[in-house]
Amino acid sequence: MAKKTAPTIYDVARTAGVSIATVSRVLNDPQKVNDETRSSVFEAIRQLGYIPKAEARARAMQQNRRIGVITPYFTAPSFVQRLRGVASALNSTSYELVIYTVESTHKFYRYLETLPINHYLDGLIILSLQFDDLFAQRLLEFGLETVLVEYPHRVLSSVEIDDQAGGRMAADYLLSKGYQRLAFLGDTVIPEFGIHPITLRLAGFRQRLAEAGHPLADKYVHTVPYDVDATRRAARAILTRDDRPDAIFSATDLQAVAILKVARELGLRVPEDLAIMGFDDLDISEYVGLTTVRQHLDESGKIAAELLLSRITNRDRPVQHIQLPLTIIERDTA
Amino acid sequence: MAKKTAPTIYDVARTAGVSIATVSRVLNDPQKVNDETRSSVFEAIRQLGYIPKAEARARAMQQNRRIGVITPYFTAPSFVQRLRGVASALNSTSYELVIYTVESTHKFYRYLETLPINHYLDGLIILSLQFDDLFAQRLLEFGLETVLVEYPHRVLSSVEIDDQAGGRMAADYLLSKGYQRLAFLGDTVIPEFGIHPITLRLAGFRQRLAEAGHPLADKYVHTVPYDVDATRRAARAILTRDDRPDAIFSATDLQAVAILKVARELGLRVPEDLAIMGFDDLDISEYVGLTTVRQHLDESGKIAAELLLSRITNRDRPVQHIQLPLTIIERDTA
DNA sequence: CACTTAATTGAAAGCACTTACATTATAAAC
DNA sequence: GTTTATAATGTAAGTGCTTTCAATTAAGTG
Repeated sequence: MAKKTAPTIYDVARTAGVSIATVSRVLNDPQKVNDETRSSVFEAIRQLGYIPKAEARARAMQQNRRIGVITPYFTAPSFVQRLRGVASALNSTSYELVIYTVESTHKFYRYLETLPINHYLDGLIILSLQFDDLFAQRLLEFGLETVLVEYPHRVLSSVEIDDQAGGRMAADYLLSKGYQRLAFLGDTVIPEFGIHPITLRLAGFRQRLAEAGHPLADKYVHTVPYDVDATRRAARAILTRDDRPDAIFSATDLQAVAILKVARELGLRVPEDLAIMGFDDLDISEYVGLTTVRQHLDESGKIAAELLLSRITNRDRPVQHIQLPLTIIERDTA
Repeated sequence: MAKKTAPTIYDVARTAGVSIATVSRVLNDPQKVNDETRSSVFEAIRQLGYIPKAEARARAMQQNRRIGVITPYFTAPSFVQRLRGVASALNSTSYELVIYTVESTHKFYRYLETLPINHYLDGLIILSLQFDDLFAQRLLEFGLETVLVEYPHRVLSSVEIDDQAGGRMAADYLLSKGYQRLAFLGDTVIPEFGIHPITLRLAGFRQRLAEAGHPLADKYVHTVPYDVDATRRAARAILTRDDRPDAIFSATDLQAVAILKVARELGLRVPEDLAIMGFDDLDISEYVGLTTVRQHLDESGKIAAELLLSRITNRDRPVQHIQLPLTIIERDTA
């Protein structure tokens, strides 16, 4: 009762009548100790008001068992699916997942500055954000293992896809199905911090069409803001023109779904009157039967996490740049 | 360039040609050591980029505040939207977001046991998971501020909705639109750890129909597993019967979308031949134009986080049970 | 009933430092 | 020149915790 100093794990062990090892186990992996013992330890902890000392713990722990993910403010399903992949890879391990959402360059840079120094992450995954060389250098210097997704950098490991190839695949597919008047729809917003793969998808699409002797007419290239309403309005405009396209490649599944809805409202048969093709293969896409270019988002997150873990446990694994394959998923809309 | 391991005080001692005690003294009480020695130690420190690791970690842990979210293995969009709400509330603060995904009771209980004691977290949000009274007690005892979402408990704050009322609202709405043969579709899986609001939604739906003199026939109540294929197969079976319903209330938007697709494939006009109504109001629902009962998922996460923060900063705020309103969102399918 | 196998547990060896104590060298005092 | 403070440093014993490993016991298994 008259204890001046804060109770330690030893005190807990003594009053519970077990060894400190057991107390430690109760604190970190309760299932490893017998029910009875556990509850008596809990009782002792409660009785003494024991609080483990962070510093000692940090010292004894070789690792932090925490990995962080920096992601643009996650509103888009594609980020969510990537995160899901990361979470699933971490699930079988004892790593915690810390999420840093970024909604401004300022905040992103602040993370990039402090995280490597803080030393309380074992690894970092950065989703779809691009940054200065300087920061890459810093991450390296301070030894914070990092894996990039969707934005490659020489000195850091990354998981990416070939957006341009994806555009080409879409073109090939639509051409092979015999469509004549192909259109493209993508979003405009290039956030100050994010990256914009849409441009690349368009480039690939355009290139292949040109090669096939079906150059993409400028009037068939549409860029509109990402939101539902804008997309719908644009779709309506496109689809009510006299020379409306007979196939639309949307740089994003979400927008493709919006287009699909408008097409239905206009009484167009899909894919007979209008083919619609997306990019990503989100969860929804399966539900609505969208034909799309799959980039396997879940997988990208999972692989990024696995790559990271392997580098953490084995520091001299080489930096890798993994290129994920794209697949055409043929469903009902094209 | 890349360090194998972070340098320790031993490394510094070795390269400076002194004992670790001296290095420690330089760090803690510099005037106790000779000028020359001191500067050579400093030199070694700079050269190795030495950072007292454990201490740094402990310090960082102390000043970085973090709140944790325990969520069932997040595959369902509804959890994601809730998380998004939490993240957005935390965004303006300096709190970090740590995510604990749960895919077994075992793991869940482990979190519940250790988190309150370890003092890593400043606050905890538990999404759609139910647990023993004992754990609630423990959370309380150890002073880990907690907010529950979708599973109320007397002693802990919570954010919830009235699922039964939601079922009633759906019934009222469909009846008011003049539909006659109403059906219900929900999922079966009651995971060992999760909770199952679907049952309540059905209860409310059934109750109101009975009250209105249109009792829900058993043959119109369908429970099928959550996945697309099973839902589709069920929908196809239901919609090809002679006495097919003219309206379906799906306990979940995701399943509603699947039903919608099947209806279209069968050439049914929606909502003329078949009305479809969902529950949740996911992002997708807007894209496909689904009429639904909105429970404002993002908002629930946001409110939970705000509630938590207010309790953290002001411990004597009372425990609150916030009931979120439900709204019918009328779109195109009913 | 002997023989694996699995579940519990404690002893003890770290972890990265701090600090009391001992040792050595140096300079001042006699 | 011996003695004695004094400063500078190293040795080694903690610090509070985690984790490996081996010992003990319980529970099947044929």
